[in-house]
Amino acid sequence: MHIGELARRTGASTRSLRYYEQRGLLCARRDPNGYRSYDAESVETVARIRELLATGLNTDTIRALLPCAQGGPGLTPCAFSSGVVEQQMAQLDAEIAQLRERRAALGAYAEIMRERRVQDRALAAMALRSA
Amino acid sequence: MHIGELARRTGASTRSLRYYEQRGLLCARRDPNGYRSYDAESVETVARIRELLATGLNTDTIRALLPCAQGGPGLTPCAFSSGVVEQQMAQLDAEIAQLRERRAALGAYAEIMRERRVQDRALAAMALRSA
DNA sequence: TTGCAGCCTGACACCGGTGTGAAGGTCAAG
DNA sequence: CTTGACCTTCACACCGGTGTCAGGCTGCAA
Repeated sequence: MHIGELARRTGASTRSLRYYEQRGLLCARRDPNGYRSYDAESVETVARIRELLATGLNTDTIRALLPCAQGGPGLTPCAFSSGVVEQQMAQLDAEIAQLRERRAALGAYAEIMRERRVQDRALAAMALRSA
Repeated sequence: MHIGELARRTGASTRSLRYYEQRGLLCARRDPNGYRSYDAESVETVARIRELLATGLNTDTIRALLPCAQGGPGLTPCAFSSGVVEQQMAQLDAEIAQLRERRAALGAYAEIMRERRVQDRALAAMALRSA
């Protein structure tokens, strides 16, 4: 299977597939003409790479994780990889907390603006009455 | 006040202050020698810019928001700016939801790995016993 | 006059996955 | 042989606030 077909089967662009190879996530044999040649398992591997990318892991982390996560639905586990995953989960928790803080800070701004608007309306009404 | 002193007073780097100016968030008069010259209000303005940056707003949004948010502790509100803020809050909500999804997906991976590990241990124990 | 601190502009680097384009080789079908 | 699809590598662009460096001007003090 050449790169175009793998792209079609996985939904990844050829650009992405070459990038995965460059980052050491995916390997390909080469035909005598230099074309990349993939076996059927590669479809599975790419699917797994993209799952992990979608969770926010970067390619470095996935490279460490992939030897354990490969092998289709039966993940071969190792203590190291689960540590990586749990570390990433902790980081996601931290990011979520940070976003919540930002949201709260913005909420305070919105609240202040709402109050000001009410006060302004009241002031405007008073001005009208006194005029 | 020159840029160095403003930097000292606000905690922003001179690089950042020049960047804020370049993005239209902060304006400075120029001394005859070309040096930027700031008035006392700029300290307040920079503080406000950095508050908003810290909430995750980008400089484009802040530029739209700043004319309303300026003026010290009394924010001058306008319907437009509150719309911007609420839009940003909605986006933060969406990002939080997305991070939660990622976390859940990773959690599923971690769970699979934990189960496999238990099974592996059981298999190893059986192998030991039969040997 | 020398030295140093402070200012100026302009530009590259970062991160990280992907889009895009150039310039060129390969191969099968007409 | 030509056409067109498909492949190769190399490289720039994106986002966005900031660090940092280069090369040069200003201004104050010794």
